[in-house]
Amino acid sequence: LSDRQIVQAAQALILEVGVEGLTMRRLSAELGVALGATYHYVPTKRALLLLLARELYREVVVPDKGAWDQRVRALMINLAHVVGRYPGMASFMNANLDETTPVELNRALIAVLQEAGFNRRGVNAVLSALFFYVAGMCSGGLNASASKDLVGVDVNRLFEDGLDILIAGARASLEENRKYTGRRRPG
Amino acid sequence: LSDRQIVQAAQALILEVGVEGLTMRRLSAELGVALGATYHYVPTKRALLLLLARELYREVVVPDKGAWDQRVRALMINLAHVVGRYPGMASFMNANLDETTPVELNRALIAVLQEAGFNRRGVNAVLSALFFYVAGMCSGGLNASASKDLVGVDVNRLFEDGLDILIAGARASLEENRKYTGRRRPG
DNA sequence: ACCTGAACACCGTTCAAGT
DNA sequence: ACCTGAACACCGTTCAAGT
Repeated sequence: LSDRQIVQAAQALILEVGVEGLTMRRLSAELGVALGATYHYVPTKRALLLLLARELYREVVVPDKGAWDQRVRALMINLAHVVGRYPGMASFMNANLDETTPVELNRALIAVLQEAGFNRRGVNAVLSALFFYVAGMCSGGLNASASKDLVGVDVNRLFEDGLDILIAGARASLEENRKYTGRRRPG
Repeated sequence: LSDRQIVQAAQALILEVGVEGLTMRRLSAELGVALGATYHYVPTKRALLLLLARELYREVVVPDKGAWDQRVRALMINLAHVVGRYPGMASFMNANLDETTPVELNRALIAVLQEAGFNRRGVNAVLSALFFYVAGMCSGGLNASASKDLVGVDVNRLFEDGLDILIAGARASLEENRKYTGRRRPG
């Protein structure tokens, strides 16, 4: 029994029954081991989920070519697909943002946005808008059968449309809004 | 013992200990009643939370004056404040979007966006972007002590900045993106 | 060190029994 | 009809006891 086995079994279990259905007992059963054994490797269920989250983020591809908006777009779509595969994971990550922030992805995006011309305030605003949008979409939207007002809508297209609007906003702010670019003037 | 009493007690409890800490037993204790009595009025904990969510949405003020972007902005900020008061509520609503969609607010926003010139695809895109952004922000961001990269940031300003960028994107799409406005051309 | 399995303190939900 | 409280089937977590 090893850390890697536990992570793998937990991932398989989440794919089957979601984070909601993942249970320390079920996980132990899946591993063919007593409950206490699992706790010998993982201090807590929460810690296990945090570990899985970090593992997931490492799967996300960070593009290094193309214009800043295309890079941002590609990264967020990839992120959504990676996280969206595991039902309930986005909800968990969203509710535990403090310990779940993808430091590496963040750094990469910050660099791209700074290079594009955003100041610190702009970077923070665009970043939070992007992450919260993707998090929200993954938690509730991408797997939902779609609400009544959205019947017959392709959820994937909807996701990309929203993302495009968000990025268009970033582009527009870069051109016309001093608050988010260059230096702020006093007063 | 009445429905209203239960809703009120549940709200008070959530303000104190969050949705996570809201328990059918604690709720019954707060009401000074046995566990079974609560279940006589509320079929399930989930149903109770759905009821609370609908109750919350009724508090949101729908502005009826001003430009479309200002109206959208005001409504979403108001929504965030109403929902953000109750810790864990946004997470629940986000994870249960199907039964939790604020039909009235949706209708109001759809009308505003249509009047502004968006077609159905555009309305859906803007709407989902707005709701998911606000949901994400309420679930994870507004109450969080802020992540490492965002230290010293005013969360309220961050929220409004992101919202402004999103709305700027909607404005830009309205002017320059055929996909979201007017009629689509074939091919 | 690694593993077992009983035990503890909780849950949500149900239900016979009382008034 | 309204309410009680025990009971059921689960949780996460702990821990003495075994090897």
